Amino acid sequence: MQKQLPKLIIILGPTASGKTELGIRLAKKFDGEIISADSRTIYKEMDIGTAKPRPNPALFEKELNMSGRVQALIIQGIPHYMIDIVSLNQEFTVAQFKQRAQKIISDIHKRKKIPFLVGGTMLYIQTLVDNFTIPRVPPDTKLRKKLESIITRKGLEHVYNQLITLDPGAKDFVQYQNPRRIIRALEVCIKTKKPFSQLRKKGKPLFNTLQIGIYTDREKLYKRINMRVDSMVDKGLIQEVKNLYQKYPHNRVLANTICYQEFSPYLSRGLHPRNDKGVKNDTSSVISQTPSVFPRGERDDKKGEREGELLKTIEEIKKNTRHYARRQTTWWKSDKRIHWIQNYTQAQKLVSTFLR
RNA sequence: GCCAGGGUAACUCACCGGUAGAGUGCAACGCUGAAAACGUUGAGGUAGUGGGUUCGACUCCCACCCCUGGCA
Repeated sequence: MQKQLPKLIIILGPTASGKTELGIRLAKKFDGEIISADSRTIYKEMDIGTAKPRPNPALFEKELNMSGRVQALIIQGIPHYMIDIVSLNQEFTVAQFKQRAQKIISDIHKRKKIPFLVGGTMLYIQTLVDNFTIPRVPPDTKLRKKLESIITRKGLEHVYNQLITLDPGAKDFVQYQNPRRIIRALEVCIKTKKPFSQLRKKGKPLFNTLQIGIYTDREKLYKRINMRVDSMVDKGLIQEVKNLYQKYPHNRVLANTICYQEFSPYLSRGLHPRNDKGVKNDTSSVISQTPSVFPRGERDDKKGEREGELLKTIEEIKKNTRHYARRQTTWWKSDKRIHWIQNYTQAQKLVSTFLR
């Protein structure tokens, strides 16, 4: 009975593989609208470093409101959802993503358009494809901190054993060395008084999905990644990063996002030339006093030194992006449902047969 | 040419008379309210070359080759 389910087309692929472009092209061709599945372009403030698609002001594109509630960006004439929806100081989770995306998709269906889910955040995509029934336990910061402190006092093993006592089934998917997974699993067990392993289920499929993966060989992809990072710097990445550290000191998302996290030591070192050990925690307050990335009037040797630092930081970004791309590939490798394509024509054929 | 230091895994280096380690890199893998997050695993070296001492040398000695710095 799969055929009676509403259709959802998914465009996925490693970072810098050309998802955005392909998505827009297909959406134009098939009268579609785009839902972004990207855990970082969700945030309003991060633009350059996330390679976020932007409306073109020259074309007078702008935001529009759908049914008074759901917001979309119009980019090249195509509505894009789930971009710029929260601010860096707000919390956002997979569960929220799933809920909102489902609503948007059904709204698109109502208007007889084709929804295209485009993105690279593996969990966000899979949660919709496999209809994960995520246990209804929102993150409890207090509890998490408490568990963290128990870990530092009594060791990981202690907490892990506690989890296995409450939920022996957790052994199958929680590694004993992984504090974050242990904490989450315990959180669910404690709050629901049920084993996490039994709540963590897949529901019946919500959609009839076509998953299209963009295949790029590793070497080419790495080249593209390197080039894209360089072009981000040209577009003003450093200024963007600096502004954000100023506005949101000690922000968790910034500290965990490629292109932003790597600058922390670089920026703090800038103000304390005598202190080689960039103190990560002090970055924010320090940066607020930094007039610019390359203050004028610095002696040439010092300036050269800082340029060296910058180059190192950029290399670090490229490296982390490559690793990320690799993890993405690993995640999707075993999923036989994904159709891997190498060009637009192949994708277009897949879509038209699917929609027939 | 002379003096000094050095040549060990792809890179940076550690060890040192009993046939080699680390970090980084590279590769593989896991994941259900932080996921660009958070974790796990693996493959790589006939120790510059040749000789000597020794039961035994990457480790000590000699020669040669190469690199770095200083002096000419």
